[in-house]
Amino acid sequence: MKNQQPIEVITHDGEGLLPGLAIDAVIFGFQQNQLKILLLEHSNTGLFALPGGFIRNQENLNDAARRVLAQRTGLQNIYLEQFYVFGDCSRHNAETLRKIMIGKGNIPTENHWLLRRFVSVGYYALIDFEKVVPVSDFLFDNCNWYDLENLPDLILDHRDMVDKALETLRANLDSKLIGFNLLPETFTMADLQSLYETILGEKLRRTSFQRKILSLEILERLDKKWTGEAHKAPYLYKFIKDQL
Amino acid sequence: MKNQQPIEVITHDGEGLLPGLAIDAVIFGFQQNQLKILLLEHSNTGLFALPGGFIRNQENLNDAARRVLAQRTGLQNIYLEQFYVFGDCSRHNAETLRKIMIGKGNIPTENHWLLRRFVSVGYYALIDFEKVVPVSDFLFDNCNWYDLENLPDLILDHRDMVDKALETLRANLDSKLIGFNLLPETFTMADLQSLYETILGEKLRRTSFQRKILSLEILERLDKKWTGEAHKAPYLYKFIKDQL
DNA sequence: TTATTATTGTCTCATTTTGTGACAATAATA
DNA sequence: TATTATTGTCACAAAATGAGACAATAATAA
Repeated sequence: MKNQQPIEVITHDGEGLLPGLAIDAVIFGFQQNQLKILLLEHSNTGLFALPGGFIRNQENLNDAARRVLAQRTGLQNIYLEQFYVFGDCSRHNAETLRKIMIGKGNIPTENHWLLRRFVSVGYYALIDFEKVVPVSDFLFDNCNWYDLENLPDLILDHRDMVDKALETLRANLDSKLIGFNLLPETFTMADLQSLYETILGEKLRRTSFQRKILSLEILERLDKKWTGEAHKAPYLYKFIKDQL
Repeated sequence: MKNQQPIEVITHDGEGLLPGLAIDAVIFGFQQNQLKILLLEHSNTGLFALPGGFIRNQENLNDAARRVLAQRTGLQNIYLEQFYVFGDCSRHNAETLRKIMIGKGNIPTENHWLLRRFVSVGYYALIDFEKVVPVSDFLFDNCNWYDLENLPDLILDHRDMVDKALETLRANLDSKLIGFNLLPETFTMADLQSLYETILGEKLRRTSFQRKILSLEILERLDKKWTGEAHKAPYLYKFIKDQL
């Protein structure tokens, strides 16, 4: 865990923050051929939610998203992008927020600012799983990785957020070449293919995939990877960043 | 002009609206092989802006965008999509807003709600140019079409919004087959090709384009179009909507 | 009427890209 | 030293795309 920053405790009355506007982040990781996302389990409630936060009065929206991301992952300079704004009235559910606050030991007033309607800007982030130790906070909210294929029920419209984020990731995978953000510095062609297959939800042909990726000329071939397994050792590759 | 709705005059103090959150719309039309967008010229200021509005307390965000669109075009059931949220602090410029309000005959108080920072959700719309008569409002703001290639200076970050909307339109043109929304009910293959060329900013090969579009099997061929010109008459086509 | 001109719809063939399998080159194990 | 599993690359087939040819018009000019 690097650059950990203190997690704010919400005890104020919303002053210093933009009212009615929030950020929620779908943070993707990839491990053992599975997509994972970071979820927060709010203390004493059993309620699962996406990591989120609010925007400070003097803060750029995108910076606020980076701040939320850094709080939960300890990482800076992460691939992060808006994907949708969730603004239906039906996403407003004061009761859920009340439970969460009570779980943290706060008794909200009837008209507490957190219980009002929020519009939330959805961001998705792609990170190297190995670099992150999820950061839980003072109030013992648990922040952990969950298999995308096996998520618990999420509060409000957070499940819609996850689905829409994945849809956006799929649509952008080829055109923006963002998949590499989910892998370590070096990886084998098989790693990359497995990542693509998992995100796209379909099998790809090994030779075509290899030919296509290599033809993009965005990879640098490094040494071979000695796995100790009984077959030819694959090359390791590195993404050439300055191609973007 | 159909279904015209009254344009609201902003005389209230922001009550009934979500604070700090706005909508701006990049409304595209296509005429004479040129992309056009709808701009508002605020009365007595010479300031040009994208049509925009605010979200009511009990209104879905996307519905608010539809309402703004209907106000300016008189049209319902239009292709409309979010493309980005503009949330930098630097987009805040009280002086510009003050000028606009003064132009309408209002002297804003020092701390008027309209002079505060706003985060704005950008939407882009694609409409059939021929169906629209832009709606100017009570205060004589002029709403008119402008050539995308020849826009006047726009207030705040509205020029960035236009650029980003066009970028999104380009990226979605092939994958979402949305171009047809910019054409009338019936059109020739040359019309469609011209539209694609204008949006993408590059010439396309006639025969390849025709082959590709026809192979999608999303067009119904109708009668020929008798233009009175000295050459073979082209077929008219209609988009088969239920393909999407 | 007949040639001329411009544009359209379609076809053909060349070129490029992609699908599919073959195969030699390993790296460990039996 | 043979066996097994996987890798990197090649070869060929199939599909998609580029590029031009050409006949079929719809008006106009001769």
